[in-house]
Amino acid sequence: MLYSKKKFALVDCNSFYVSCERLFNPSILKKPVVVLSNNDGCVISRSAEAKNLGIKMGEPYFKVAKIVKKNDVKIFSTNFALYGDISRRVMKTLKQFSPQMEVYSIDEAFLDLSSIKNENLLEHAYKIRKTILKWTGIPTSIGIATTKTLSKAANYIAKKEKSGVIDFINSKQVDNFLLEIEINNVWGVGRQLTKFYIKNGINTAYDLKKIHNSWIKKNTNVFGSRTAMELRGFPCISLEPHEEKRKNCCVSRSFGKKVTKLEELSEAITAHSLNAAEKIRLDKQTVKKITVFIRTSPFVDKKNYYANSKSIDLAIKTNDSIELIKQALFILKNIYRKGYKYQKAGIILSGLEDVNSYDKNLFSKIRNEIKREKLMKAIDYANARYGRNSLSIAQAGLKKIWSGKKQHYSKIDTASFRLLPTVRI
DNA sequence: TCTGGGGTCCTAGGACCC
DNA sequence: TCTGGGGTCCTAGGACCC
Repeated sequence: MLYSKKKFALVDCNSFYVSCERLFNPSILKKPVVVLSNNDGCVISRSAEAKNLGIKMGEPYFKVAKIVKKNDVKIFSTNFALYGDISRRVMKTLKQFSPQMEVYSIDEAFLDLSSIKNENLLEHAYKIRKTILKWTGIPTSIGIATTKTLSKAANYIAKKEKSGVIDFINSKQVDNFLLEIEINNVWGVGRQLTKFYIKNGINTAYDLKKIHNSWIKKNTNVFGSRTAMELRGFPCISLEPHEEKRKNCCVSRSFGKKVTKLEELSEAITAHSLNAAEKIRLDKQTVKKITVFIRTSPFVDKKNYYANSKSIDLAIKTNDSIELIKQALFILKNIYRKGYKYQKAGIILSGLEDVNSYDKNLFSKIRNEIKREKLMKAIDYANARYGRNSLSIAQAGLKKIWSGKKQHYSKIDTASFRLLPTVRI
C-alpha cells in the first residue's frame, strides 16, 4: 500500500460569531442575525435566516443596509474577546474525542478518527455534535473523509443537511456530492485559480478530481496538484497537531473617519505597537524587523490613492513596547505625506523568535534593561487584570478620534463579573 | 457617507559565493 | 578586464485561508 488509510473529521461551528451572540441573547434565536467586521465595515458572519435573505459573506454593510432595515435583521459589532473564549471551550470539548487534533481556525478543527471503525464513524460524529451543543451551546457540522480536502468538502455538504453530518468514507455517492460543489468552494481554490479553472471548463470539485494529473502539474503549482490529489483520495496534507508560535504579528485598523494629521496617525501607530508588543510578550517572543504601513482608501478617490510601507531591521531583538514605538514612529514620519486622507494604518512585526534565543549584543541601546522588563511585566499584568488598554502610554492618545465604529457592540465579556447578564425572578 | 483583520506558504528574482 | 555555470540564501509580492 502506498499510504496508510487515514480518517479525518472536520468539525466546523455553524455561523460561529452569530452563534456566540445568540448564547447570551435567546431573543435572536430564530431571527436573521449578522456580525460586522471591525469598524462595522463588512458582514463577516450570518445566521441561516440572514443567508436566505441574500446577504453575502464579506459584503460591505452599507450595501445591505436596506435588506437589514426591511427585514429587521439584528446587527452586532465584533466581540473577539467573546468569540475567542467560546472557541477555547469548543476546542477543549472536542479534544476529548480525539487527542490527535488540529485547531485550524477560531471555529474549526480537524480530528484524526483513524482509530474508529468505519461502521461507527457516523454514530461517533453525532455524539461529537451533541456533546458540543450540550456543553457549549454551539451548533456544528461535521464532514468525514480520507483526506483533509475531502473532509472539507463533506463538511460543505453537511452544512446543508439537517443531520449536520456527512461521511464520505461509507458513502457511495461521493462523486454526486462533488458535482454539487462549485469549484470556488473547494478548499485551496481561491479567486485566481477559480478564474483559471472555469476558463478551462473545470466548474465543480468533481471536474477537478477527474482532470488529468499531468495537466494540473503543468498548469498550476504544488498547491493546485495537492488539492486535486486530495480530492482523488490521496492524502497530501497531514494533520498538524502542534500549536506553533506565530512567525509574524500584525496589528492594523481602519479609522472611524479619515485621518490627515501626522499626530493622529502617530497615536494610532503607537496604540497598535503597544498591542503588538503585548501579543509577542505573551508568547515569549522577540522581534527582529518592524514594518509600518499607511494607506488611503482604495475605493474612493482613486486618483489620490497613496499607500506606503517601510521596514527597519533592529540591531537588537526586543519586545519592549517603548523601543518598538520609537522605531515605528520613526518609520511613520518617513512615509507620511501631507495632504492625503488616510483610511488605515498598521504595524507588522516579523522574524519573531523565542525569548530564549534572545542575544544581547554590543549595540544594545536600551539602558536600564532590567527595569524596563519589569515595567513591561507590570503593564501586561495590569491589562490582563483590568482589561485591555487599562494601562497605556500617553502617546497613544486619550481621545482616539481615529478609532473605529462599534455601534452594535453586545457588551458581553465572559471574563468580567461587571458585565454578567442579570436575571430577574 | 459607509468597503475587516490576521495569518501562512510559495515563487521568482536578486545578491552573493565559488 | 573579461569570461561561465551552478549553488545558496534572502526578500517582496502574490495567492490562499478563515
